[in-house]
Order: sequence, then C-alpha cells, then structure tokens
Amino acid sequence: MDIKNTPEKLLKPYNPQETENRLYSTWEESGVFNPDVCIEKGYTAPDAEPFSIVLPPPNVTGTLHTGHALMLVIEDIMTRYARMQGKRTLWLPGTDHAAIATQSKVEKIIEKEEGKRKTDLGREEFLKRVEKFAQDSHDTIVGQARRMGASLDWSREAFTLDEKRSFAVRTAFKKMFDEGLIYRGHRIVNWDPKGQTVISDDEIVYEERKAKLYTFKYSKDFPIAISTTRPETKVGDTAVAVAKDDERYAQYIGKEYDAVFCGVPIHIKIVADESVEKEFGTGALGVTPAHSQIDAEIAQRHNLPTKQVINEYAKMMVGGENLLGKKTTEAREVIAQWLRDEGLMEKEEEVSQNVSTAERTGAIIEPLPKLQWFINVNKPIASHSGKTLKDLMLEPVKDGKIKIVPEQFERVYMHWITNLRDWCISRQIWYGHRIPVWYKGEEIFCGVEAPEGDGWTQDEDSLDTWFSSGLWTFSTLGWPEITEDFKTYHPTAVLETGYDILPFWVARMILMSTYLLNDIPFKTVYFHGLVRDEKGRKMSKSLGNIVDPITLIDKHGTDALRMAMIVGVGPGNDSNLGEDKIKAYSKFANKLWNITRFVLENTQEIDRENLPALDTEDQQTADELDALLKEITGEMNEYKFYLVTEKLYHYSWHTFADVIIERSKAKIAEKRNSESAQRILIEILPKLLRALHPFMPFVTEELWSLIPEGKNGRMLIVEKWPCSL
RNA sequence: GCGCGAUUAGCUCAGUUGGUAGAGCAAUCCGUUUACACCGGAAAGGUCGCAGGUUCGAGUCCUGCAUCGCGCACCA
Repeated sequence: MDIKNTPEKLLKPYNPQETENRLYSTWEESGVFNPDVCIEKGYTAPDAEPFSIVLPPPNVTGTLHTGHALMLVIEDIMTRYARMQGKRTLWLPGTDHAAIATQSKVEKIIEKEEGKRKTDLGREEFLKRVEKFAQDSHDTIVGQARRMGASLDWSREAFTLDEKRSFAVRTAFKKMFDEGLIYRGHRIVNWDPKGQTVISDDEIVYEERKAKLYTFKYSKDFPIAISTTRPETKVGDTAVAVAKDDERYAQYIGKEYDAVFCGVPIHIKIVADESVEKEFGTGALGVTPAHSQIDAEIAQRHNLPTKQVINEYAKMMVGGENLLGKKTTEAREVIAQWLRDEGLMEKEEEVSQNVSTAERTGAIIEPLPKLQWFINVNKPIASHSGKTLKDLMLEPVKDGKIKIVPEQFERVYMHWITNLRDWCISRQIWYGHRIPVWYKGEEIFCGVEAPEGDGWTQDEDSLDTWFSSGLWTFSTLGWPEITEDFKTYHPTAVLETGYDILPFWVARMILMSTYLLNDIPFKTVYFHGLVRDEKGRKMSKSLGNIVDPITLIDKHGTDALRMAMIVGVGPGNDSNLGEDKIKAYSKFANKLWNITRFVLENTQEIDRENLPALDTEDQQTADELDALLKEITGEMNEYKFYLVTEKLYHYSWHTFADVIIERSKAKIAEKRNSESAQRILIEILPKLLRALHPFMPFVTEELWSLIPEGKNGRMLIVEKWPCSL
C-alpha cells in the first residue's frame, strides 16, 4: 500500500499532549463556544431551538477535584450533543464566592502563615486578601476546565459576587423583604463558636460519638429525675416537661419549684407537653429554652421564660467561680461531680449520640438564641395567589414540569421540602453579599441602593452563599434586566449537579425562580454520583487517596479520562475511578487513530464523486450501523451516556475493527468486491467520529481534520450528529 | 425510628419492556510485527445475597429476610 499520502502524524501513536491544548485553542479562537458566533457563521440556524446549561459554579476555594471533572464531562457531552443537533447552544461558565467556605480557608492560611486573625487585619484588608485568593483560585479553575475540553462560552462568564450578580441579589432581597417573606427574628440558631457565625441546618455534619447520659434530680426535694448528656445547660432550665398521660407525674403538673443547682438559683415549672415520650429515660425532660430548638418550642407553647447561660464562645455565663467563664465541656464535669457529691446523681451510662458539628470549621454547634434574618417558607404570598414558598417549590416537581433524573430523587426532594423550616440567611462573616438593610435609630431601610442622607449604618451581616446561587440560572443571563439572553435561554434545559447538593442548591433555585420569575429554572435535573477511588472509598485528605484530574490527563489524555468517567456509570450512581480503566480508554483513542490510518491508506484511489454500489454483505453492515445510531440517539435523549459510550466502544473495536476491517483486508487483497469494501469503510468512519465526538472531543476532532470530510468542511465540533430521530 | 440504594465471573461493574447471563481489568493458551504489541484469536471462569410467590418461562415483577452503604429525623 502506498504510504506516501498518509498524514505523517498517523504513523506514530496518538499523542494527546501534542493535540489537546492546540485543538482547544482552535475551538476557542474560532468562537464556536458562543452561540451568537455559530449563528453568524451559519453553523446554527437563527431560529434554532435554544439549549442552555449554566455551569454549577465551582467554589473559589482552590482547585477542581474529580467531582468537578465529572460534572464538566457530563455537561460538555450534553452541550456538544445539542450543538451537533443544530440547537442554539449555550453553556455558561462561572464561579461561586462560597462565602463561609472561602473566608474560613483564607483565615486558616493567614493564621498558619502569619499567625494573625482576621480581626488583626480589619474588614477591608482581610477582604482584599480573600479577593486575591479567590482570583487565584478562579484562574486555576478556569485553566483546569479548559484542560477537560469544556466547550464553555467564556465571553459570558459570571461570578456570584460580581457587580451584576450583586445587583440581582439586592433586587431579589428587596422584593422578598417588601412582601414580608424576609424577616428578622430572635430564634434558636445553629451557632458555630469557632467560626463565630450562624450556619444553616444543611451545613451541619453529624458525627457519632460516645457520651455520658446522666440521670439526676435538681435538688433533694425535687420530685422528678431527668436525664441529659449536657448537665451544664441545666442551669438554664425553666421547666420540666412530662407526657400528658403519664400517671407517675400527673400529680406534679402545674406545680413550681425553686432550687439551687450547683450554686445557681433556678425556678422550675412542671408542664405537660405532647413532644415528651414516656418511655425515653425517666419520661421527664428538663426544658432549656435558650439552648435547644425543641425546648424553645416547648417553652413557647407554655409561655416559659428563656434564660441564656452559654455565650458565643461556648463558655458559661452564670454561676460562681466554679462555673462562670468555663468552657461547656469543663462545666459539664464540674456539675457532674457536684451531683455525685450531693448524692443527686442516680445513674451514669455510656451512650452513643450524634453530635452536630459545623461542616467548615468542625466545631461543635452550640444552639443559641440570636437575632437573625430568615426567609419565611410558610407564609401565604399575595402575589402568588396565597401560595407559600413551600408550595412554589413542590408544585413544578409534582406536576412534572421539572423532571429529576434518576427519578428516585424526586421523592427525596419532596421529603426534604415538606420538612423544610424557615431558612436562616444571615451570616456573621465578612466575605459575601452584605445584607441590603440600613438602620438609623428606630428606622429601617431596605433597598437596592443605600438610602439618601446621613446617619444610616448598614447591617453588619452578610448573606448565606446559597441566596446568590439560588438566582444563578437567571442572574447569569442578566436579570433583573430582561435581556435577549434571558428571553432566549431561560428556563435552562438541564441542571446537572451532584446529588449531595439537592437540598442546598436545587431546591433554592426552584424557590427563587418560581417566586421571582413565576417560571421554573430548568426543565430537567440530572444528578451524578460521587467519584470514589478504585477501591470504592470516598476520596479524602485523611486517606490520602485524592486524585487530581489534571495529573490523570497529563498521563493518559483528556479523552481517556472522560470515557473512563462515563462508561457504565448511570445517573446518580457512585463510581470508582481506577487508573486501569483510564488506560483502557487511552488505548481506545489509539485504536481509533489506527482505524483511521487503515481507512485512509486503503481508500485513497476510490472515486468519491462516483461511489460504487455496496454488495449485500456490506449493505447489511451499513444498515446495522444506522440501526445502532438510531438506538444510541434515543439513549442520548434519555441521558443514558453510560450505555451509548459502551456501545460505541464495542462497535468501534469489535465490529468495525475486528470484523469489518478484517473482512475488507481479505476482499481488497483478493479483489473480491473490493470497491464495496472500500466504500463501507469511508461511510462508517465519519459517522463513528461524529457519534464519538461529544465523549472524546479531541481525538475525534484531530482525526476529522485528516479525513476528506474534515479537510474540506467545517470542524467536527459544529458538524451534524449522525442520526436524526 | 423513617426512607433510598446496593448484593451478578478473582476485582470493578453493565444487563432498557421477563425469553436459560455480558464488558473492562487480572489470570491461561495460541498467533501476528506492512492499521494498531496501546494487536489478533481461543478457551476458562457465575446455583445472578437468601427464602417464598406470580408466570409456559424470573438476574429482571411481587412479598419477606439478611448483609453493606447513604440520606433524613431523634438524640431528655
């Protein structure tokens, strides 16, 4: 065979390192990631159906991990597929300032490197440092996304804390404030004594620990014994609650007692409450309204006083020298010893209990009464015909306007919304959107801009980061301005993210969109699973098994990593990323390379203007491929990429290469229907490259540039998908 | 406590609407160096967690159980 006309590079194995960055630049410079350019250049019809995805913005807390890599791969597949279908396709990038996460990361760095605290630097200087860190992280992340081959429209990039998004946040806040959905109130909140801020229920991580359950009486003449793992809070008790129908205690209900508990005078009323279980412990519950959510609710029902005994630093606020100023853990021991000494202790038993800790700082949460901002999820909204935010969040999923893939997460979503409590949106941190509320004496002003006149001070708190991310599908498109982009691309087609983020983010986007726009934010939610190591363990710093996706790319190429992450991994399923699997697909890239070489070398003399007829055998082969393409197109539309990739892999290797190409060798050598054999080769190859492009964009684009279809036509990225259903 | 998922070849996992099991990796044997050794061919390997049920027929549907994992709640 004449090798002269074979492109030089095909004579060596496929080299992703030489190819990938070059091709990404070619795509980016040609502007095809931008749907406007695609229309301008005639790749997309001006009236084409829009398809949009907003990138779940990675936190600017460092670098991308394998979870991000998976997200980029799946969304890039969706985007490239839509683009090849001729849709007006936008995949919009951005990053998230991630308030608490970023701030605490920078705090840790400053403390480690300079031994300073944020208060040593002051708000302004500290924020400068955070912004510098955020900028660096952003640059890293953007570079990494490019390495993944992500066809994101960088010209539209957004940041949750930039000028436009801040304006959207203030606009949304004011609307909710004016309608009474945002309120300020004293409530028991999750206080993080280390981070010195409130956190939401979702930022709590439960850790199982061993604890001691103490059973005792407040004093010798107190009639009922109670149990607790936290005796130090008992100096703040104002009642004992028992079950209504508990005969043991019925005679005491309504009575009041005075006692001196470890030197602190307390006044206890006995009440009957429905939340008390007779069988648990002694069947009596010491009520500490200031330091327990449940107790606060009991206190409210019975009009009991609230007595705060623990401060923001988790230290005792009451008692004599033995208690005052002590940490809660120390005070616990002091009180336990006092109970033993006084002969009040009835029982001490080891129990295991779930301790609430803060996700970011690891500190044990101290429930405290605090003045905070909340979003009321149960208030009927006049502008939405009396529906509550909860209703607005439930409806689109119930009605099927929003589909969740895989389906089982719909129930998880419903369950979560149904149990939703008011959302605490204020945080005592510096980095983030400052609450757009100003005070002057008794006056309060809420506005998109600061009020006119002197003497106003802005609220010190900032907003929960999820407030701004809730607006993400439309703040990125220019809202509150009604832009062309907003009109074209909202609601977005798909929201693709990890299932662990469902309550945090997905629910909040639905809340914001349905309330502010009267529209859904996306039509489909696609959840991907966790990426674990090859042994199925969660990747974690302490295990030292974290894999950097960029290292894998350097070693095996982006296409190989992408395939390894997709093949056989259904939506919502966790996957194990082993290097063997990646190697297998880097071999596959090379196999495609050699397939193309063989086809080019063996079909050079064929007359493309005047193609010969196919013999029966090859005609059947052609029909089989069309059937396969039809099948996988259906699966693409159902997001079953794990099946499509497996089938394409198998077809390319074990049908096209092992059967069809092997057969053609014999036919060409024996001059038996050799023209038919050549024609089937040049028919199959371009179709395969098109179908594989969303998954393996680099090697397919490179090969496309070497075959006549690509040499004489457009880039593969803007070519047509090989099958229309 | 409530809910969800998993249990298939040595390992990691596929298996669309029920028709006597598949892939990758590993291991065995044979072959090939003019598309590709990042190759080809062959053989081997499974009572599809357990027990019932529906059915002509169940990995697939139903019930119960076991083990593992996850989420939510409780945690006096």
